[in-house]
Amino acid sequence: MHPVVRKLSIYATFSSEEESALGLAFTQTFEVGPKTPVVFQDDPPQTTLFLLKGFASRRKALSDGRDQILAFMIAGDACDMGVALLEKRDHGISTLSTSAVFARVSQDALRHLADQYPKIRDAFYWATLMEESIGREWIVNVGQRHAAERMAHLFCELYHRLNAVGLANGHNVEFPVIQQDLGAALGMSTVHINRTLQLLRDRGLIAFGDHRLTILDLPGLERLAGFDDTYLHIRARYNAGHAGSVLPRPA
Amino acid sequence: MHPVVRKLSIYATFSSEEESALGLAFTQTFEVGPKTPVVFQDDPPQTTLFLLKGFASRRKALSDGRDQILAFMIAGDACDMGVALLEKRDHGISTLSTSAVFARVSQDALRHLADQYPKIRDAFYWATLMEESIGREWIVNVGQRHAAERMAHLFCELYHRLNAVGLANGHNVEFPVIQQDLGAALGMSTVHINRTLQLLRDRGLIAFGDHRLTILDLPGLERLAGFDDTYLHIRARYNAGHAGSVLPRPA
DNA sequence: CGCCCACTTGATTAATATCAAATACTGTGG
DNA sequence: CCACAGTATTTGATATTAATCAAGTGGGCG
Repeated sequence: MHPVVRKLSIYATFSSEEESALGLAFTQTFEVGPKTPVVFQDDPPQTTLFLLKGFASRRKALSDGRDQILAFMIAGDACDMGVALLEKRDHGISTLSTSAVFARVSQDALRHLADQYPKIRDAFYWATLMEESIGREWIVNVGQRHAAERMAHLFCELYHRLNAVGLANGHNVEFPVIQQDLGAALGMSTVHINRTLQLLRDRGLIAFGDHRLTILDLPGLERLAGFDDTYLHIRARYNAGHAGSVLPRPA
Repeated sequence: MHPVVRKLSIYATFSSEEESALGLAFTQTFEVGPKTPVVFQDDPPQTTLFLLKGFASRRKALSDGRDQILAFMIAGDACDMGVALLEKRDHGISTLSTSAVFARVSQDALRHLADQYPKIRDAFYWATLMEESIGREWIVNVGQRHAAERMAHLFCELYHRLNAVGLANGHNVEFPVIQQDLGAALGMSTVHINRTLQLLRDRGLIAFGDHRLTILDLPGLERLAGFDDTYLHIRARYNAGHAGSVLPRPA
């Protein structure tokens, strides 16, 4: 199944017509090497990127070199839904330590999809809501949780997200993130990341390395993190009688 | 001018017809006392709240009592645009130490507004993009900046947002936030908030207290915070030939 | 007056950053 | 296949930041 369909299927069940319409929209693809910023400046703002394969990070750099990862993106995620309305990008997107494949979709194609298939429109909207919700949880994470909880929480999130789109191989997931990236995501120094990783490993909760993450004790990890998957809205499901988007759409 | 119109006018200039249509939508109002959670459970999900007067906070509590403020809302802000599509709320909204006035708007009224006035639809969408952008900056704030920078950055943000909707009285703004709230917003203990406040005061950057914040040295505060107002998108402006929302809308 | 709440202060402790160096690991050219 | 360069990881020692604990001040108000 196409990664975008698989992702949106968390929310809604699509007809084969809808599925193929979605699949057709994501034909113009390109690959980006490891640790490479995905450049936007040249792109017309009428274009939106979707990540089809691999991983990417949304990030914001401060002028003095510090930088913060704002989100990890996995296959099926949209990269910049919405930014087109704003005149200036306020953050960037880069691949992690492996290469990734993106699709470029024109504004027109998206609009066409949404006009023809309200369910798809709602699914896109659901996806942005989910992303916002994850962002809120990240604020809680860096604001309130200490090192081990924070890292455990990130791992739980990633595992559940990947699992929801069928990218978890048992409790083992691809996760091409180096310790420096973890630091940038969790707001911790690399040294402290290293020591916290050891703590989680010593407790038999995870194995991490070689671009992979293995959850050895999911309940234990979730307990440590205080993890509650409500915010991922993975169980939200479209149904015919649903109230629909708040951002109003035509009847 | 109606607070919602004033807020959306940052983005677009409205005709008097559009203005009155907006004004008419926000007639069902109610007041909420200080430090009160704005209860949603009873509300049908077809309803959306707008903050018309005063301040509010979006917040998420952990089971052990820690809680994190995710955003401050000011007059004109929408409270839960979008949450209706999800089956479960993942956070709450409360007033701060003063009371606030909200308007309840039905899903139908919003849809009607947007159908009839595409500019209003885009403006709503712009507002949610702005909110997301602010959320991203909060992640950077708690993740990367240390105490004084972090607090200074929050004050800069609030000042610019309030100023943009005409709620800054010179460099003096209403800000009914007690030190405990600052701690919950910035992820710091109350004691440390107190000491950091003293530092900013001693440097002659701000005055804070009695539900008000005065910026005594804006350039100095912005320099300390490393503040760059791009992310507020306060200068984004609608114009006829604009590409429009990425979330597709009817032609 | 006396209580509650916010704020303030001081002392101590805990968490995390920083600095510096050593040890793996990876891919490359010879 | 090896040597090497460049990264990534690990470790130890120390410094700094912020949390915690505990106690006091001060104002508003029944």
